[in-house]
Amino acid sequence: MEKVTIKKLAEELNLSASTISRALQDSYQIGSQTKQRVLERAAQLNYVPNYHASGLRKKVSKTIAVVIPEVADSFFAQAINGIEAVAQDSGFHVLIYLTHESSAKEQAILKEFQNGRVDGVLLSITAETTHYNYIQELITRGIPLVLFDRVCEDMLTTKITTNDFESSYLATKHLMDCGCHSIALLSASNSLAISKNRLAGYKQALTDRGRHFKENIVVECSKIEGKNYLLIKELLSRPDRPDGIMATVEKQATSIYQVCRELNLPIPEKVKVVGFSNLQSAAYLNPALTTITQPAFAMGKAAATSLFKALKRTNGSIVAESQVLSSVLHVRDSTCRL
Amino acid sequence: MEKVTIKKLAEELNLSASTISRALQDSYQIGSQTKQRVLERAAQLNYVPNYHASGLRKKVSKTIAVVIPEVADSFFAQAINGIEAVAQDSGFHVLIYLTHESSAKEQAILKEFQNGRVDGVLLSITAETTHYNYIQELITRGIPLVLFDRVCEDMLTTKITTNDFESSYLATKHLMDCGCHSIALLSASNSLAISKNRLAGYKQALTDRGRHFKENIVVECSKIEGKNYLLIKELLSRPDRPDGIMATVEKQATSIYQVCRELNLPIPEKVKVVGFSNLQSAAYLNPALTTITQPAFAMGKAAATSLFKALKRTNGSIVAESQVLSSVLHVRDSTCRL
DNA sequence: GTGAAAGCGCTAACAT
DNA sequence: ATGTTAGCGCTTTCAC
Repeated sequence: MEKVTIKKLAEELNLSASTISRALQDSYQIGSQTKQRVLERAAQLNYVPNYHASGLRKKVSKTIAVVIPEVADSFFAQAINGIEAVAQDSGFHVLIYLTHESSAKEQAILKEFQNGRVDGVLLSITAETTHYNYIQELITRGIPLVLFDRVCEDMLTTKITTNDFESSYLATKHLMDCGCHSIALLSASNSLAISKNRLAGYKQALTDRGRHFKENIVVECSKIEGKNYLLIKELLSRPDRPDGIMATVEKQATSIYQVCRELNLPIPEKVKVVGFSNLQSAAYLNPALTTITQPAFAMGKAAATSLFKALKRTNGSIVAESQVLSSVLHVRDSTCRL
Repeated sequence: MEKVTIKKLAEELNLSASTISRALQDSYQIGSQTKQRVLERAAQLNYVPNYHASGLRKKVSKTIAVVIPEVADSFFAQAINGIEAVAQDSGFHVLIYLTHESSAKEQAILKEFQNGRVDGVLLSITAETTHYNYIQELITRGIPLVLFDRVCEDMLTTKITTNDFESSYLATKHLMDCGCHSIALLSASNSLAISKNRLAGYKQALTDRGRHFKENIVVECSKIEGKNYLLIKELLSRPDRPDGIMATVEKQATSIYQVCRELNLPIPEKVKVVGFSNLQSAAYLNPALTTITQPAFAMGKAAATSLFKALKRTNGSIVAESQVLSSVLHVRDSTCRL
C-alpha cells in the first residue's frame, strides 16, 4: 500500500494537482460533480493530506504550545482541560511543555518556537523567570502569546489572571476573623507578579487590622521536591510558631497536613490553614481544607480563546485584552469548625 | 527584521545552501573552519531552521502524541510527567489529546495521525472503545503505537500495564479481612480489558473465600459528569446496601465520600472504601483513603521509552515488549481504623 | 570539501 | 472551471 498524494489522485482522475487541491479545500472554483468525484476517490484511497507540506506552504501549523511549570497540579490540569476544549473546537492541536520551574528550560523551549512548529503560545512562567526579553522576542517575531495565571505584568500582551490581591486579602482577613494572631505566608517566589500580589493582599489585610508584618514569617518555596516539607517543618517548630498559614501553592497544603500530624498540631485548633487549591477532594480532607479556588477551566478557555482570536487576525497581533477572573473562598474546617 | 533562511546564510557567506545545511548538521564533510564560520553567522543572525521544511524533507516530526481520556486525574497527570521527561531527553515534543471517553473522537484523532504530524503515539483507550481496527491501521501504516494502562489485549504492540488482577484480588481480600460481607465494585466499563481484569480479580477473591458473586453489585460508571454520584447514591440507598466498595476509577472516591456524608454512613464503620487512586492527598482524606496506587510516572516513562526505542529502529517496527508494573495497596482508615 | 540540482507534497498566482 | 508553473525551506544524491 503506497503513499497516496495529491499527484497520485490527479493521475487517477485525469485532473491536475491544483484541481485536486482546490476540490479538497471545497473551493468555489470547482464544479460540484468534480468535487464529488475527487472527494469520493480520496476517501476510497484513504488520502490524508501531508501535514508538513501544507504547513510549509501555508506557513501555519494549526498547533499551539502550552508551557507550564508542571501538570501534577489540579489548577494546571483543569486549565489544560479548558485549553484543549477550545483548541479541539477550532481544529488546533496542543503541545505541552513542562518547565519544572527552570527558567533556562523555559527559554530554550520558547526559542525553538521561532521555527514554525507552533502558531501561538500559552504561557505560565516559572518561579525563576525574572527577565522577559525572550518572551517579548517571540511576540515581536509574530508568534502571539497569551500569559495566564503566572504572568509578567509589564508585557504588552493578553494576560488572564485571577484577583490575587483580593483573594489573598480575603483569606488573610478570614484567618484573623478565626482568631489567628500570627499568620505565615507560603509563597511561590519572590519575583512572580502573582506572588507579589498575594503578598500585597496579605500585608494589606494585616495593616487594615493594625497588625504589623513580620518578614521571617513569609517562606519562599523551593522547587526541590521534598524541600518544602522541611521548610514547613522548620516554620512550625519555631518557638514563636504561627497559628495560621496561608499556602499559595496547591501542593503545599498536603505538606502542611503532614507536618501538623507529625508535630501533633491539630488543625484548626493549633494551626489554621487556607490553601490556594483546586483539589476536588479539598472538602473531604481531614480536616476539610479552606481554599481559595481559581476558575482554572475558565482561565484555560479564556486564554485559548484570546489566542485564537489573535491567530485569526491577519496580522496576528495581540490586542492586550486581559481578563481578571474571580477566585472563590470556600470556608471549611481547616480554619474553623462549624 | 526579515526571515533568515539557509539561502540567506549562503549568500552572506558566499557558500552554497548545501554546505550551510551540512555545516549546521555538523557533517564530517565540512571543514572545521567553515563550520565555525557558518555556526557563528547563524547564531548572529538568529537563524532557526524551519520545522516544516525539514519535516517534509526528512519525513519526521520529532513529535509524539499522547491520547488519553482526561487530564484531571492524578494517574494521567503523573503519567504525562513521566512521558514528558523522557521526551524532553530525546528532543521530542508532546501533543496532548483528550478523548473524554468518546470512541468517535479517539478514532478521528488517530486517523489524522497518518498525515505525518506525529512519529509515534501513546494511547490509553476510552471506556467506549470496542473495535480496534483504526488503531491497528495506524500501526500498519508505520506509526508505532504503545498502549498504556487502558490497553487492547489482543493487539500486537507494546503494552504497559499494571497487575490489575492481583491488585483487585488483594484489595477485595483486604475488604473481606476487614469484615465486609457485601462488596460493590465500581467499574469503568464492561469492555475495557483493565476493567475485566479488575473484575476478575474481585471475583476470584470472592470465590476463594467461598462467597458468591452478585451481578447487581457491579456498577458500570457513566462518562456523564455528575451521573456517577447518582449511581453511587442509588447503590448506597438500597435496602441490601453493600458494606464495602472498591472504586476502580480515581474520581469515584470523592463521590463516595460525598454520598456517605449525605446518607450519614460513616466510613469505615458502615461502609469500607478502597480506591484505585494516585491522589497525593489520599492519606489526608477524612478518613484517609485506602488505595491501590499505580506507578503512574514509571508507566509514562516506560511507555515513552519503549516508543522511542521503536522510533530508533530504522524500520520503526514495534517489538511487543510489554511490561507489567506493580501497583501498591496502601491500607488506611477508610477500610480499618488503627 | 564544496556546489548544482532535484524534490519532499502542497498551494496559489497566473494563465486560459 | 481547470491547468501550468513556481516555490515554501530544507536535505541529499550526484558531480567535481
